[in-house]
Parts: sequence; structure tokens; C-alpha cells
Amino acid sequence: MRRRTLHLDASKVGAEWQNGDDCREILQLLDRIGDKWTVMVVGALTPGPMRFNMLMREIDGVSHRMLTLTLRGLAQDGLVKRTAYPTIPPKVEYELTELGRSLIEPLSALAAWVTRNRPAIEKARASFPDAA
Amino acid sequence: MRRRTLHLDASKVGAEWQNGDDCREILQLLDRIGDKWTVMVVGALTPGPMRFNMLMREIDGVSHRMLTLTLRGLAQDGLVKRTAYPTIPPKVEYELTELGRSLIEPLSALAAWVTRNRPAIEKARASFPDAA
DNA sequence: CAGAATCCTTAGAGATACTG
DNA sequence: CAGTATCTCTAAGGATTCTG
Repeated sequence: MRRRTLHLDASKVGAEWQNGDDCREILQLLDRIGDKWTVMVVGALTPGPMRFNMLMREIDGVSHRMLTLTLRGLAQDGLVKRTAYPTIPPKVEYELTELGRSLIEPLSALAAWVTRNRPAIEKARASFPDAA
Repeated sequence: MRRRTLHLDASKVGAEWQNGDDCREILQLLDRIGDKWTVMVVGALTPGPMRFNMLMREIDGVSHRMLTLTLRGLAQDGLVKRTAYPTIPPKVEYELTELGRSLIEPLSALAAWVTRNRPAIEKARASFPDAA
């Protein structure tokens, strides 16, 4: 018997986690949410709206192309609002929507986890049998 | 001036999010944590220890190879404990470590977010200008 | 300035077969 | 049963160029 809701209770999560019901779509979304650049963009936009080139500079390592694609994806998903000012030269501002902002919390929780446990993970890596 | 800690306070996260100090390594870890199969494995292992083939069956869509690689990675990072019983045929059990279990919570928070907001996202996608 | 289009390169991942 | 090793192939992503 399979439930459709995801409980936060850690001890019960597993059951519906991989139940295949809506698991596929969840994972598909996780792929977008967990995407490297997506995380970066959300992080960069957290303080407030930003223009394209500003994001480019802010994000460090992102290519023009990937930033475009990521932003478009986020806009499609309603996480980011794109505002184009028809000036010359063009000016386009991106900002998190309400939905987008609601993602900050779980995402930063994860970031916090990483920060908190990085030492442990690095220790584990180092002490792993035949560590590369 | 840059802090090294990640605050959970949504309004302040952005600043250190992309500050480049330890951002690189955080992202690198996020890549592993956010990885499709990693999420699946953690989910599958949440209820308790499991053997390789069981995981194969449980996870649906994972190839033999990817499961091996994912599990090895998780073991290296100390998130999963691998126990091999030297019997014939071999029997290998995987289970979450303490560290691994601590990941369940933030991960399921994210999963919960996806579940909660999937309708909104799908609506956004559908109503997007020239939706594919 | 923002973005579209093109090319090109590689790493990721599936399929398959072999081994202890 | 669990794991390794190859081979292959696709598609993600970088660099570059062009346009409104």
C-alpha cells in the first residue's frame, strides 16, 4: 500500500521515496533544482533582482550559454521572473518569484548540511581504503 | 567582508552563497548530494540495510554500473557503510551511516518542497509563452 | 547588453561480457 | 551475487560569432 504524501519524519520517508508513483516527476524536478547552476542562480538572486551580466560576474564559472539556459528554465518553472526593459542597450532584470523564494529555505538547509558535514566527509574520503 | 557560515535566514543566505570562499567545494558536494542516483539510494536505504540486487530492483531504472559507482561514492564519503560477507555466493549489505541518516532530513525537506510545489511549477510551465 | 545559433569536444552513462 | 572492465554513443556544456 502506497501513500502519495511525503512525510518529513525521517524514519518514514523511505517508503514513499521510491514508490514510483510520482517519484519520476519528483526526481525530474530534483534534477533541475539540484542542478549546479540553478543553485547558484537562486543563491545569487536571493539578495535581490539582478541583471544578466551582473549574474555572469557574480556566479563565477558560468558560461554565457548556461546562464541563459538556466535562467530560461527557471523562468519557465515560475521560479524566476524575467523583466526586459526595451531600452537600447537592452536591460533585463531577473528576480526570484514567491515560488522561487520559497525554495531558498530548503536549499539553504541543504547547503548548511554540506557546510556542517564537509569536514566529516573529507575525513571519510581521506581515510577510505586506497584513497586516490 | 565575507563570512564563512551559512545562515538559514533566507534573507541573508545569498551573500555567502556565492562568495567563492568555500563555495567551490560546497557545490562539488552538492553535485554529489543532488545527484539523481544518490538521492534514490539514500531514499531506498532509509528504511534499513539492503543488498545490492535488492537496491537494483528497488531503484528502478538504475543500471548495474551506476549503482556500483554511486554506492562506492557514497561509501567513500562516509554516507553509506558497505559490509561484505565472504560467503558463496557473495552477499553485500549497504546501510546508511549516522552521517548518511543525517542527510535524510534536509533531503526530504527538499522532496517535500517539490511535492508541495509541483502543481504550481507545472502550471507555470504550461502557461509559459510558447510552451513547448 | 542580452540572447540566438553554430560548432566541437568530452564526460557520463548504457549495454555487454567476464571473474571471484 | 556482486563487482570490474570495455566499448560505444549521446548529449551537456564551453567557445565563438552574429544580431536587435
